[in-house]
Amino acid sequence: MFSKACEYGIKASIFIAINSYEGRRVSPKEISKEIDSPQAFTAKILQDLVRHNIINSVKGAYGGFEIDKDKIASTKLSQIVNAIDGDKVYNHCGLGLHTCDENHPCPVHDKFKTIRAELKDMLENTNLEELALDIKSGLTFLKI
Amino acid sequence: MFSKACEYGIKASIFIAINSYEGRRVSPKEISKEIDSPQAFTAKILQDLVRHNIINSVKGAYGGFEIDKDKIASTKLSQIVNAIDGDKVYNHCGLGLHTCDENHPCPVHDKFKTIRAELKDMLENTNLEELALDIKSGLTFLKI
DNA sequence: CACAAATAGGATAAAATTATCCGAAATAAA
DNA sequence: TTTATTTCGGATAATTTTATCCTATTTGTG
Ligand code: FES
Ligand code: FES
Repeated sequence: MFSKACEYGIKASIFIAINSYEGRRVSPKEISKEIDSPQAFTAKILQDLVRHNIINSVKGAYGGFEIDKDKIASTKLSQIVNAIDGDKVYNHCGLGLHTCDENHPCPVHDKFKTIRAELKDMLENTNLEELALDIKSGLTFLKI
Repeated sequence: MFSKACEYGIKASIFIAINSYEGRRVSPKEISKEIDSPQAFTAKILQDLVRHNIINSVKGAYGGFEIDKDKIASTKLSQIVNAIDGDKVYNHCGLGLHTCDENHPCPVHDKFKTIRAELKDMLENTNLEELALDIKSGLTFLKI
């Protein structure tokens, strides 16, 4: 469904959010340990998220990655997915036709678009805050 | 969502179904032309579908690929997807945890499983016959 | 039987994704 | 200002997916 890069990006963002609530910046090393991902690869993805203005980075001693506290609740899953995987999850034809077009539909278009729309809806209506809170309260997990 | 191989496999199966209704066998060359896919790669996928008993192949002169007419309506999309991409569409955790487990859920588990279940349901309740009929009546298309 | 027409299957190649490594640049503290 | 720490960014490598090519095998027909 999502690329590995996107999976790592989502999990990293959640972990950063949790720590930002406590005013703590985190490093790629901590993050990759906590979400069980390759460190250098994760660092690349973090750079990408910084460029897309989803997280902040602070260089130098006592630096690390963080998210503005008041931005956590308004950051949608869709923004992260879009930053890393682009818009293909939303727009790509299920059978790979060049464009998903209502006037030139592939055989699964009608059935597929419903599911794709629900996925889109889900991603656009899920924010980092709720995901972070569930982790904090031990309801959900970031690894294994 | 699906791999290229799976997309090709689905489109090829539909095209084979259409022709099987007319008692015509088709070659990888015809198929790849009709679904706009690389010929040799498509041939590999066809072999895979044969091994999974989804289509039949007949070697030698006047040979080609076909599907038993009375099997078309009972062949589900899920069988094709399962043959080529395996069961990951149904079982894989949205964030890549080793197993999708109700007792050890990832942050998006609850929201994700609903969508995944609908996808599964869609694939299990869509058969080759309906897809082939829509193509025949010009309602849907296999390429561009 | 010999030949032509097809699929089967192994060996490679190309491209995309995932992953690693290392030096440069920035920054805070001593 | 020097040093330690940390992100940034380019180069490279490994793996997986996608794609091609060539030969073997099967099978119907003359
Ligand atoms: S045309 Fe294929 S999903 Fe819309
Ligand atoms: S645990 Fe991630 S989707 Fe179920």
